[in-house]
Amino acid sequence: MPQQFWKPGTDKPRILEDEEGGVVFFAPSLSSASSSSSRFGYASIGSQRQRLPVYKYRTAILYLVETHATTIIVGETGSGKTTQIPQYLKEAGWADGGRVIACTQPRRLAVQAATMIKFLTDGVLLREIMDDPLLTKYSVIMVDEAHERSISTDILLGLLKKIQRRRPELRLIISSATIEAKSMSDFFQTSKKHRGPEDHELVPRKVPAVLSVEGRGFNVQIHYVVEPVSDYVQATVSTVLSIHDQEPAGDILVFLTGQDDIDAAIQLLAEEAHASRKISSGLIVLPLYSSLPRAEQDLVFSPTPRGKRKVVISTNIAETSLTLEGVQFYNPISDIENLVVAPISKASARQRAGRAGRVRPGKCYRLYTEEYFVNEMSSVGIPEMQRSKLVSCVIQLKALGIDNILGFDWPASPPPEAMIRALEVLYSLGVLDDDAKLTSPVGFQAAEIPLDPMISKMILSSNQLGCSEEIITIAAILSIQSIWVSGKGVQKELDEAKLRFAAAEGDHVTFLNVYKGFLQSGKSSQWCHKNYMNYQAMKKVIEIREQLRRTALRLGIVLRSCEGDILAVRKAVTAGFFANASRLEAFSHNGMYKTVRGSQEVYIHPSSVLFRVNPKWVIYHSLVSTDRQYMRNAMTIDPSWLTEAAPHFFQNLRRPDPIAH
DNA sequence: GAGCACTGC
Repeated sequence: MPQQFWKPGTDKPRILEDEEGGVVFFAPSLSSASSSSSRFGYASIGSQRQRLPVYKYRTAILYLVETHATTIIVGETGSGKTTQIPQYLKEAGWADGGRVIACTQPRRLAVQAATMIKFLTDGVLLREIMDDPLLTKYSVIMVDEAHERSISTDILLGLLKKIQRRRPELRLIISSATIEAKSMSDFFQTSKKHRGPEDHELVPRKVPAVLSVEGRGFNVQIHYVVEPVSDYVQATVSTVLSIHDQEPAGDILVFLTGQDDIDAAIQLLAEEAHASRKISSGLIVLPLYSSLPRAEQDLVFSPTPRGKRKVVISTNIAETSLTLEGVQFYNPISDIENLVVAPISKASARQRAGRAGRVRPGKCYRLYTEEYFVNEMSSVGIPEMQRSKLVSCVIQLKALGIDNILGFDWPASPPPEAMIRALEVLYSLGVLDDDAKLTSPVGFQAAEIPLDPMISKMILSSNQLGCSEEIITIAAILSIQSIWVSGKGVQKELDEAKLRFAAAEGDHVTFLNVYKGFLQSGKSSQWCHKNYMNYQAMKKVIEIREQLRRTALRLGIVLRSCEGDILAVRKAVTAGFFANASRLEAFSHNGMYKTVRGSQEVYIHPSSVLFRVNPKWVIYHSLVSTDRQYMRNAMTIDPSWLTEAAPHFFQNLRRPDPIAH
């Protein structure tokens, strides 16, 4: 048994047992916090740590972790739980004897490592399960931000529940927002079989404990509009101006759907502020979205000069990915799903409101009615598992030896159709065999590559075709958002820059030209600037490429350049993406294509070098749905390559007839 | 003539 923090005979923290399902709540009291610090000799630890809200729950957390297999910590961000709880566990002995405490996050984080405490992403821990199925080196695993419900988090939760049955000494801490706590608790509570001896004093209780930890957040006053607004960009601008006119100092954070709305709002704000001279000065308006160049993004972090008010108009990037300390007012609208504007969830609205109360009390202006919030908005967002492609998820579970994927104990079951679709894709790629088992070697190799299986297949095929260096470059570029700077204002220049690199074969080959140019420039940021390329993105490409190179070497792929034999490159791309083929409709005047697989109406995306070129046959990397279905990143092919790459796949389709044109 | 955000040995 691990060395224990709480011992019988010492004071128990004040715990209130809940009658329903044994969920435990803790009533915080300052006296218990101060006594615990002196009792265990941590009084000398910097008072900064003690000032964090989570500090007064230290004893309770350690007690619950010791006595429960799973502890669910409920609390909004800002409590200090991410950095502090692993420290408390370490101090209490959970990292003794060579054991390690893990803390996972859905995204990469700033805090990277501490002795015997490992901060990592959910995805990386999943990969570790492949080598060490029971995660034996860990004594405690804390899954942070579990309420975000990314696919990786959900798989991880399902697997951890399984691992726990085999390792009763393993402790889990699930950190979640209030709204998800009940479902997390239910998930870990139901154990279909293997009910251990509950009463044995050395065995932790199976029923999860739920501990509510207050954040450092200040009160945020919520305002709703009385009547629904018809033009939310206009309403946004009016609200910002009236806040500026009537409220005391404090910055404003506005959430809008995307770059278009943000640019429109900024322009309108400038016009209206100018028109009313009284308030034309004093506003610093800044956009914020991911494709914005880094230097411009960083502007939002610069301190607001005295007498000024900063207005940050953002996408949902400001909801989870970064924190703006000075924000006091905020204004939420809508989120995007499948790039269609849709209402956000209540949970998301709360998260956004919380952004206004980080350093002092704030106000939140919701540009929808309270009635709409209460009755129309769903309480939580749909977990990614239930709305996304599952190919990567399926291949990972297969690699972990979990064959009955539909029967897996998920926190949220994925839709069976999506699962079946994923199985079909993997089968057609030759990653799964007739029995839905990973094939050897392709399936096992593809599972080792941390990318979409179609990309993995492309990389594996490049080995035989002798163009692995080129394909790895393409894979790296396809896995980032965009290598170009974001348009608007420089559209013409951007288009011209693209033409300098454009290849008749399409975007994939264009990427190779760009990468070559970047290398020849000595990876110069000035060169990027001159060519309307995003330097940060190119640096990221180099990084990912290096990682893929190492993976490829480990898989025994010979790194070789095809020295300009573009045919080999195109065939390798086809080997991975044959299922994404489409054909230009005969006599189409508007560039309409039909997909080979589903006869779906699609168009080449305007960002593609093949836009308006409209070659007869293309394969695309992905489809994006806005007003039309657009093919992003398209490449010309010879249709005979399709049947060559995947004869069985095209045999079963109704008259794909690729040869006939 | 389009453009929400993440991640992955």
